[in-house]
Amino acid sequence: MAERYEDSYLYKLRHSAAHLMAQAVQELYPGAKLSIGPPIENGFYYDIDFPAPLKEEDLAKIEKKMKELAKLDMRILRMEVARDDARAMILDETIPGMGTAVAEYKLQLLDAIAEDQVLSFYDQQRTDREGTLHRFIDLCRGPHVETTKEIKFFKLMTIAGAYWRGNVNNKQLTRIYGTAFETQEALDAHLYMLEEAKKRDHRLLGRELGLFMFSPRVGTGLPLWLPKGATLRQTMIEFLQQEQLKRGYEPVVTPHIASIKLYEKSGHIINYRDKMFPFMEDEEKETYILKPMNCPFHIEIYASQMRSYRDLPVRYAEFGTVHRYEQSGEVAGILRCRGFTQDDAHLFVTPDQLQSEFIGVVELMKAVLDKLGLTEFRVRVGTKDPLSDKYVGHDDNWTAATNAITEACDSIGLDYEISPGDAAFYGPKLDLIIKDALGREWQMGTVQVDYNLPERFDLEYIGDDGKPHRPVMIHRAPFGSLERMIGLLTEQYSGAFPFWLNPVQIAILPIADRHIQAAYDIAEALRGPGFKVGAVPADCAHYPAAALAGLGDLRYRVSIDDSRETLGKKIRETQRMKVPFMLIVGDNDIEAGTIGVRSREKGDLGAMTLQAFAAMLPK
RNA sequence: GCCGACAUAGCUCAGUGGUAGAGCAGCUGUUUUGUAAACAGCGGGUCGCGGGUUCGAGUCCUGUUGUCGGCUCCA
Repeated sequence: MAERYEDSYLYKLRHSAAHLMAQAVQELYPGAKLSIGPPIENGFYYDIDFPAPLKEEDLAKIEKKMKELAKLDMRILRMEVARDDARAMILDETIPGMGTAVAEYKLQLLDAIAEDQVLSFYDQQRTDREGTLHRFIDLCRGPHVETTKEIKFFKLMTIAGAYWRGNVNNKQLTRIYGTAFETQEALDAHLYMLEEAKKRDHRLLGRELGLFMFSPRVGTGLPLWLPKGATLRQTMIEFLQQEQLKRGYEPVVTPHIASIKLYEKSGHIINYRDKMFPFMEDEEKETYILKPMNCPFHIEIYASQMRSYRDLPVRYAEFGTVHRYEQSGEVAGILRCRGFTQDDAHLFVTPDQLQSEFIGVVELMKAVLDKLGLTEFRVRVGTKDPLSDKYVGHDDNWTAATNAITEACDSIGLDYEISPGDAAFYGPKLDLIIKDALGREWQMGTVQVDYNLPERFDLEYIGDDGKPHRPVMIHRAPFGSLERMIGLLTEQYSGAFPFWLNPVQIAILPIADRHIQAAYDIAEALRGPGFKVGAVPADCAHYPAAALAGLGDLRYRVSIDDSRETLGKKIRETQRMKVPFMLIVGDNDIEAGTIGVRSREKGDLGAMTLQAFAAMLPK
């Protein structure tokens, strides 16, 4: 069994590197107040309250100081102390880096440690050749490496603001991120990996592959979808629509704006206002809202007529475009934008149907993940934070909804973790979390159980007892949003989308101008009528009709490279665009009724007939 | 929104106070090509935007917008 990272030498090394950095900071910036400095997945950080703002160029200076200190070969000693002694030590003016002036955060940390916990400090010190004492003591659980001499291969990465204890209302401290490794090779490999990850960034690939763009004239976080990106979207939409039709969903379409009355009723105005675009007013002073969610519209449709228990479950699906005014610092390409399209649906079910419908939704999500080839994800069940008042609805409903989710997961054997505070304001939810190229986690698909909106809108169905009952709602989006899912898929595949999804599936490469007509003949056979035909030179031979026979009605997405370039150049460009298959057409092929096939992954596959090629294409 | 960084041609970047450059892309011409970049020529920039310092600003200062890395928040 693999050693846990938390138990590894590397973890200790990084923790000690964080201490070493703190010591360097203390010596360089007297008055800097330390707070916390843990190891993290790929390194470490330390949050520090600096007396003056820190610039990124200061990192080199701190790094240099760290190297000097490391060489002093300070032994790192653990000492366990009583609470009163700990307080005294933190306030001890005679110890470098301690004393009342800089004790603010350490005292708070001390107070937060439970009474029965052992309190420990780590102490490292040495007097250098000039007779100067270098000493650093930090309240810390440990463990650490034995001596600072072990800390050799490290790098300070970046500087960031971080709120004390993660609370926006607290002071923002300066966080320095760094990383450390056991060898120079491992450090170099890590830095190289980061460079490689940047090449998979969906923003870079999105531009190179012509999927989407942004324009400052359009606005922050508002993507423009280019033909290839839009084609990719439509392919995904068509796939999911088919899956949903099989499962009894019905399409609905709703507007982009609505009267504020709708959102007052839903609770969004109170609970979601800071995420909404500025309101609009018409001449009669009616206020309109640009919709941040689709649910209230679907609720109105449900409520528009009497519902019998025999009509339920009702499943309304819409690829609904919503707009949310994300803070400027948090928009990130199409992974986090201000206008995006959810693959949304709302299920109105009887309490008895909740469990099976929930399971049905989770199974749909699994089918979607499978089709998209996504295997690395975790499942989070977001529940109510008992300390927060941002939620609507009764506790009884919250408990019932949360139980429905966990029981459904248990019954189909889905591993999940509970995450208090990650619920929607109207109910608990199950989220799929996936990492991007840079290792950041994103919430993708989601399923949410909701007793509260049906209550707010007084939704009903007539039961078999002839009396009105309250339905339960399930909000669900298997992709989450098209934008985020496409951004993530772009990074997962480095832009080399699987055949069924790639906006261009087959590129036809005529070798010389006189082969262009044959290329169009082949394109039409593979793609069907309607292909946009460019200029064709005179005296251009057709592809032999016999070689096109028997292909059937094919509907592949095909492009032709009729540029006046060499074949090598065309191949290079097509490969760069990550097209799964290239068909090369020249004199030999027109003569023999073949095509030269080249695959994105396997290279040159040699000459074959179109029929043979069509037979080898993925389903 | 907050902390930090960046912004020069369509793209990637060079240019450390003294006449704005390269490669790729584009256009034109020649070449008509068999599995990852043919050759030559040409065009292209209010150096993100506004103020300031200076004899002189892409370069220094300042404000602002956009983007990037974090924090907080989320699909």
